[in-house]
Amino acid sequence: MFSKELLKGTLKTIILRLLDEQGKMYGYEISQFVKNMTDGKLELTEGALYPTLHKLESEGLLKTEKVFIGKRARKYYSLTPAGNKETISKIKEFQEFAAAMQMILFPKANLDGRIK
Amino acid sequence: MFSKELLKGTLKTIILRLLDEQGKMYGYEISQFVKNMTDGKLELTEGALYPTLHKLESEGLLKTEKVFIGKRARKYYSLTPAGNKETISKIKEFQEFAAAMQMILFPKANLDGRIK
DNA sequence: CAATTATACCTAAGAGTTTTAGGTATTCCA
DNA sequence: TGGAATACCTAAAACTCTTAGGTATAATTG
Repeated sequence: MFSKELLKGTLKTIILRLLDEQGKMYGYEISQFVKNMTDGKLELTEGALYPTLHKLESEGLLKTEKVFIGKRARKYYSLTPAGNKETISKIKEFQEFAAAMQMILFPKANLDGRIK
Repeated sequence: MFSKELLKGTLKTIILRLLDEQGKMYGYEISQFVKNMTDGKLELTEGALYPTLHKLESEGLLKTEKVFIGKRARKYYSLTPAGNKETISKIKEFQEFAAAMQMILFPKANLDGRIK
């Protein structure tokens, strides 16, 4: 797995986008989903994930719903209308960032029309 | 300009790649270069840039050469052989990261073959 | 069936990177 | 001549994430 430094700043974007796609998810599910989807290349640590979920909720971007599976609680998160808006803006932001990085890292590719 | 959160972790990669491309550059030049190349979307703050240059030098990835323009000093940085290696690895790392992010943010694009 | 693994939540201290907010000095230009 | 641009630098604070715990239930496996 590559250095996690790069992950910084993308956690919120990832969470918002996944909830946008999947409708609702719980914390543990999100962490497993990302791990599986990227073949273990990208792992969200719980120490970062849970506090971020709480923060997004307190900011009004997420709402929660508690579900019990037997005696074990799951906390499902889903987007609020404000969360929907924020998702769009975060994704756009990431796209612009990625484009800027490509411009810096591969300047020639942007001149002669080569893809990648 | 977009939030700088995303920039975290990419500073070293940017510096190494620019020196790889341009041969040698000085700190102020790097900051202006990035700003111009990205139409101001991406700005490296000096408070982050200079300490990072010093760190890369102390790690043996960069070497310096002082040049005086009149009485004003410029400190040119360039890659050492170790810096060359590190550049390759950092770029690869970023590419993998960007690919993983695309997979998460745009899963359908990766299934039906659409580009972007 | 006891022990390990997986599920599922959480927090606090510390590490690491960047921003903010300064500082110094030279050169150019209006 | 005074402000903007050039060119370097640092220290404190802010912010995000990792590390390293903690609790508890359910499933698996030897």
